[in-house]
Amino acid sequence: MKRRAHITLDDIAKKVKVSRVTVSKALRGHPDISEKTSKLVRKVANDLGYSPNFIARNLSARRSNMLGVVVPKIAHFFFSSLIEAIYNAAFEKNYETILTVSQENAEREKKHIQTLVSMRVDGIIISVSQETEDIEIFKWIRKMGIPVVFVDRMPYPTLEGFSSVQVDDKGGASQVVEQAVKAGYRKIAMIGGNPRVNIGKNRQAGFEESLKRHQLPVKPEWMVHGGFGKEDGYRGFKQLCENGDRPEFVFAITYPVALGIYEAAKELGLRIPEDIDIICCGESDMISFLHPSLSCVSQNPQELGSSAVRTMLEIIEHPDEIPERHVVVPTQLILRETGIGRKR
Amino acid sequence: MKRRAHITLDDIAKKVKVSRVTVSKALRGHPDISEKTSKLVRKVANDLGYSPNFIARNLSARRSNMLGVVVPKIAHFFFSSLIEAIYNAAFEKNYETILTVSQENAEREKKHIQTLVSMRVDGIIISVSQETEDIEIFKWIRKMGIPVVFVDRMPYPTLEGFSSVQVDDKGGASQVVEQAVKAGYRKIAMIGGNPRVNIGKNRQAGFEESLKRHQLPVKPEWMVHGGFGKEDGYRGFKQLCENGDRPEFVFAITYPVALGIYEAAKELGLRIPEDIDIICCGESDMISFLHPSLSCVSQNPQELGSSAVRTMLEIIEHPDEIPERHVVVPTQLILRETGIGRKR
DNA sequence: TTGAAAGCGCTAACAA
DNA sequence: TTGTTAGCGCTTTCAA
Repeated sequence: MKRRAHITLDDIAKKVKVSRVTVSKALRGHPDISEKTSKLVRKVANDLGYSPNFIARNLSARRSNMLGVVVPKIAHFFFSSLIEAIYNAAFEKNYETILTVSQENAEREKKHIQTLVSMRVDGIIISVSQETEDIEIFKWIRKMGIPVVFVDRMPYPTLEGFSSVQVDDKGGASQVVEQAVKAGYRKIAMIGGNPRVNIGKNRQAGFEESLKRHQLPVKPEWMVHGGFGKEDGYRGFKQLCENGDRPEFVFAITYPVALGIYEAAKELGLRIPEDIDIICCGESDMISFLHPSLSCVSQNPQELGSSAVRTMLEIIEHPDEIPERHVVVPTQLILRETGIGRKR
Repeated sequence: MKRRAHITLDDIAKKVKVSRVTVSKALRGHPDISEKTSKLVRKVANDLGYSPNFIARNLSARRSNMLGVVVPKIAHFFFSSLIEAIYNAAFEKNYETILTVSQENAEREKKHIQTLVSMRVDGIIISVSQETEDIEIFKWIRKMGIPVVFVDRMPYPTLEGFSSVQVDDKGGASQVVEQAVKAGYRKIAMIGGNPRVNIGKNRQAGFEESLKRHQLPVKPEWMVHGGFGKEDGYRGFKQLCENGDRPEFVFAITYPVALGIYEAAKELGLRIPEDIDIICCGESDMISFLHPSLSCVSQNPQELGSSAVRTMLEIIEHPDEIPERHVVVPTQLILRETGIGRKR
């Protein structure tokens, strides 16, 4: 005879000589049950090494207390900080976080979303991949009755009726240009990501608006598109330097892009900040150890993460009151050794 | 009347005019069902927007296809790489990964483990927190019939009967000392973490053995203990310098510890590598951007992660054949601008 | 090749 | 305060 691997409510019930329901209630602290019975039940449960079966509980209760999360990458300071913040905020509210990673791949992202829906998570927090174009999947999630909150990256064009928590990218980009102008530069370029993704689009918009405000040229050669990775920065900067007219200052759309620029500049024998100055979007634990230490616009991933969870829980708890919610988290310019102007 | 939120097998069955069982089998590609029925069922399921309920499936099948993971931190290159590798390996084998983060807190770690057991994951891969001392919880997991694989960090003294996938820390530390000796140093120190955790213990052992082999002094003042973080490196290095006799070379037990040393050295006006040379354990995407770029012993987190998953799946699939398994992944010395000796 | 019956472990509604 | 009844949605026998 095979012994059952796990202790169940029935095992406890038999021992205490009450019904399964009484045990269930006692263990969950339901006010129905008398102090005396409760105590006894808890004691026996403990002695038996009982571990509640969440699978069964979830099936019966039709809620999982799980939040699904989809991010494009993990090994990247911004995302790992964001994830950590989400985990902490969810943990505090007694939610389990189910993390999935799309690896910037739309196909995989879709598959992960389907899995999360199949797991019947109570909500999905998602930061879309660079590739994501198909919008149908998000509408499908909603049709399945699961709330969605986009964090940081969301598909463009904007989806009507979906909540979001975003960085004030436009404001951040403006801050960079303002600083560059203040530092005395007039030839200002941007190595930017994909303008189809919202962060690309917004940072570019803030960049261009600010330049215009200062009546500075918005040269198309100084507006390099690409991805958000180190290679993209490397390639973008080399491309920028191939044209004869090299800018004095470059705004890197992300921190990895800035790393790529550092690398390319080193190879080309250009000194930072003397030959080419730079500020980027995105903080990192390492950024102050660069040589020269890199100034940046911080995106506040902690605040983004906790805000995303807060928003999600409000939607879950008030399903018909709050149909849509948008939060914008402000950025902060952090000056180090770059972007502060040359000594002339 | 409240409409049911999700389509179920019954809904499909009704539409196709077969039984629920037939639908279940058809959808899972069971050979019982005829091609014709299968096709029809799949079509209807698709039209209806059916999403299988994993909760119900898991409850019934008594396996979850989920792997639980417990790590101490996320926002740290080693762990984020390790996690990414685990996710990728598990995804390939059709397993979902449930990640939890202990934040180096034993209490929280224990709670996460209980949650994972309650979720009835098929196995738990764990890298223990710095604080972890209580061994009972791991025995309990096993008693619950869930296999455990320790990755990188495991509790010390070693647990009998538990599988592990570890870095060859001792060999790595030896590599560092060998290199330091080769570079001409004889006054060699170590800023090391907690020797109660296996990585601390093993790296220290490799360090000391190597020194002895070269008949170099193992001075207790040159053997600073502490944690594994940046602050610990900072504090440790300052402490090291307070004594009159400053070493020529310091082995940093982790990459963050090295960062702390860089910071402290900068404050103290000491140049690296001229005044104090350094090599650390642990790679990072950023390490080559330090000034000077930091040599290190890489721990190969990708290989560690995929190896942990491989080991776990072998145990899951052969529950009685393989009681225990130990994998050691070799390290690799990567030389950059430090640890290569001074020009004299 | 198909389906009826039984059950996974738990909870909600309603009675007692 | 406690227990009975009836599922949650699925899978696994085993019989038709």
